[in-house]
Amino acid sequence: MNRYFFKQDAVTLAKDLLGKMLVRKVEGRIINSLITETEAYVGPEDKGSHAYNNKRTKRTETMFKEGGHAYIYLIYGMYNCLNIVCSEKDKPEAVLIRAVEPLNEIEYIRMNRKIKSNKVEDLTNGPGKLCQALDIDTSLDGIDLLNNSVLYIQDNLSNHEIVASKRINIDYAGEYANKLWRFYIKGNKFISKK
DNA sequence: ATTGAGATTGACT
DNA sequence: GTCAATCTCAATA
Repeated sequence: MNRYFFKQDAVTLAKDLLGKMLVRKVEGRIINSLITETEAYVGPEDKGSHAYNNKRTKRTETMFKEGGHAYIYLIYGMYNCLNIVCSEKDKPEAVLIRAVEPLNEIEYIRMNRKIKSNKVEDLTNGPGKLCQALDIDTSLDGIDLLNNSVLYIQDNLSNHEIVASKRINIDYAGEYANKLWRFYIKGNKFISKK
């Protein structure tokens, strides 16, 4: 992918990222997965966003980077979430990756996840789950997806229908809690919630 | 210095 | 359906 792709607005990019390949290299392995579910956080006016009102903190500073960087943060003290920063520098927009469909290295992923369920979709159908599965944590926060070899996005041909729905777990966001800014691939098993 | 809550998850009743 | 786990950081004092 090129820089222009990531400089789109968050809602457009959230839809365009569906079906794209997320590549993670770790411990000599190359793990390929398809992005199946995303959420858009659109900017300073979005009460659901960490950067609401242009709030700049040590954590949110990454959201103000130019499109194409990774914004990774720790939530609830135990899970990491992966976002793709988009738009221009100093415009805090990002797309949260909520679910992926792993294509290889399933046993490595299963080992990382340490869960009882043997349903393959339980391995990566949630933002915290996929970070644990792919060994993604805050040490990768702020990296440029266009200029490193351990985490990046590859173009991929995909025929799919997109479903739009309300974002998850942002009840505090007032009228922004009802925006249809969550997108997923219709019919895919790797979805966090129906 | 202390407190509170979070873009979640898995285990449990 | 309920709920605790666990930690960073912002808001308050």
